[in-house]
Amino acid sequence: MAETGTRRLRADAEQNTARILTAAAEVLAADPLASLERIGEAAGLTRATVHRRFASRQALLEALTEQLDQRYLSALEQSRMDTAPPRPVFLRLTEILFELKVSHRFAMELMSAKSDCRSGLSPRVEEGLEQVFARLRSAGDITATGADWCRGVYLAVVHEVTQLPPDAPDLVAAGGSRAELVVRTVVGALGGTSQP
Amino acid sequence: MAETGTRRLRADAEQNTARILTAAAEVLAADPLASLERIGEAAGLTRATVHRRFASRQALLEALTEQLDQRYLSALEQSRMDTAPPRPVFLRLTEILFELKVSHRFAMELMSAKSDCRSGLSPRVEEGLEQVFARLRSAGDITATGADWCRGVYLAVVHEVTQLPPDAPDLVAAGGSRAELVVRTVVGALGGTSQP
DNA sequence: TTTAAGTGATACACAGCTGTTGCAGTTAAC
DNA sequence: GTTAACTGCAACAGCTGTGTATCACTTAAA
Repeated sequence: MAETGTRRLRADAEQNTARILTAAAEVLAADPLASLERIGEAAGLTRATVHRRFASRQALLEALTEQLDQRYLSALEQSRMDTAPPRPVFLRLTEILFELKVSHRFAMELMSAKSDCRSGLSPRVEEGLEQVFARLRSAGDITATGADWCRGVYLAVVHEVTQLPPDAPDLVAAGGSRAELVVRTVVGALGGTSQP
Repeated sequence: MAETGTRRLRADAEQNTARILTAAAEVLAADPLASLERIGEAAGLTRATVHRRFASRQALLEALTEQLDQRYLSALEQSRMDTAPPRPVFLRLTEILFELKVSHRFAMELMSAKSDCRSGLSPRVEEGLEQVFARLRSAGDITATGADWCRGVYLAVVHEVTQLPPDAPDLVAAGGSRAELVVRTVVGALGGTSQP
């Protein structure tokens, strides 16, 4: 949403918008209230440049959530929900999320006020997640029925697992795989058995 | 921590500090960045008065967390961990938390930066929680071993359940008891069975 | 190589929150 | 009933972050 009406951006400018988005994701994940100054610094640019690429802080946040949304969607597509059995799909989806190093929490915290849907995710992503849980339920992996509830528990567990140090005993017990720990925990939490 | 070195406060002043703390808990739960102006307004007082009772925003937050800590501790004591079997203890503890209408999340978010322990809770409360989970583990209710992991999942689930509307299907399925849903979910998440 | 686009640096206005002070009016405490 | 404490109101200074504008310099693009 940076600039889509006027002319084409110069190559370096476009590269800088990407830099800013990357830096913003990183910095805001650590501190959701970080100033544009710090974000620009992390991107190796000046605050003025940040303002040139994004009209306002608001605009930057929107672009960031849009990018996040795209990644969620791509993860949902890559996990091939329609063909594979649900639990491996769920695991694969979670693995992709961790590979993308997506830190969602800052979005949840800040976007909830102005976003129309309360999760901070786009309706399409919510819908995709809902399908995953619906398939898990059909397969008997979980018993929980509420879409909001399933999604909320899932995101919360992802967040907790992200906080975990690499040598945490429960993480080691899951073979060192954060995604595996997430799946076990969420499936258990939502009324299934933690054994596959 | 309001004023403990000088003289005794006048009755109305002391009452106002309590009002401020109550209002702060309520307002900050909804918006962790709310200004002292709004907090004072919610307490029916002026911002100046807020500053008279608490030297700084920092001091107010500290007093608030201390109060929160006291309530956690009292809940831990009331749940009689030593005598009763662990799962009812866990349920009772959670019930007390909900009765107290404690909204912990804002503390987690804001205190983590300056607090020495990463959970934002005092060491004594952390220790008490750890004991609860240790007893649950001994009784075979859960299999998870990490104290941080158990506590993190517990607080996250409590937060999620708090967000749930009263008519959420999964809440109804738990008999309408938020505490019951928390216990089922946490026990399941941490490697136990959701059936008592 | 020429040109237009982009950046860095700097300065400025503006808004919101914090913390402090002074004063007049009210209220608890003795 | 008197006194000391407390509050409301208002004003002030200070800080931080945002958003805008200008100018000289650098760089991609034709």
